[in-house]
Amino acid sequence: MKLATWNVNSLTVRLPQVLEWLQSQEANGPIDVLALQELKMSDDKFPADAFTQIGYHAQWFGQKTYNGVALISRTQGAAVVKNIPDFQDDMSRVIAATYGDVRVIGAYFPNGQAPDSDKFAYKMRWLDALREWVKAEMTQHPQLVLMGDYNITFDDLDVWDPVALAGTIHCTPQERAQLQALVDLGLHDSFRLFAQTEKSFSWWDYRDFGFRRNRGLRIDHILISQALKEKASACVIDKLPRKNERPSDHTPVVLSLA
DNA sequence: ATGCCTCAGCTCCTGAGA
Repeated sequence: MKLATWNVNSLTVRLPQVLEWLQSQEANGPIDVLALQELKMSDDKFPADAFTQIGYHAQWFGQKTYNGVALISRTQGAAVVKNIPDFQDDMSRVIAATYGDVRVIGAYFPNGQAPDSDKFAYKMRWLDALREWVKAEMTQHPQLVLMGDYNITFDDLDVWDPVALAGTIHCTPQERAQLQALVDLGLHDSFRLFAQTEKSFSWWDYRDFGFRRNRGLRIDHILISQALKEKASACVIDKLPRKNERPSDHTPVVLSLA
């Protein structure tokens, strides 16, 4: 089984790249579930037929202009949940579904903008609510994956210039404590279960040749429960889509399970 | 230096992203 996450920064612009990428993966084991973030489209604009035509099902939770998430899958998902239950939110950030006996949560975590902003306070509240919900989900689903654009780096290994970016958004102690609190529920950062090259990132700024200079951050993560950790065989960042014409600023992360 | 890209939208500028 293969799981992947990709913040596409507008599915309208990136749809051809997503379809091409999914088809390019077929040869070495197809992606079973792909979580997408930042669709930036309303539900009625979602291109469900395009995914059907390449053999995929989809569940989506869109929003005009901002946010929007989807799960693209080879089998139909069950028990679909949109956003965090009991957390009032006017932004479409979370979609969950069950495939076989694996619970998959795809999420677009708030950016937070700056540590002293209202958006940062919202990010903290949202993370509190997410953690409580995921904790409850884990009691129901031993095999659980929480993947998406976390907008948080684990540590300095995930930052191209940890000195210059110390304490800035995605790198604050408060955000990292929230990420650790998710880990403390019994989740594992699947990427670090395996040997990785130094300066592995999942996002690069469009500006100033960020990708060419490898000035990036690792902020897209696939966290897995203990039961799935025992099945994990590889986790890689696929940098190829970042080299496309009109790329997303994020690139896919892929987890392989036995 | 608050911009260097990119995207969406009450679109020829602005807000947001990270």
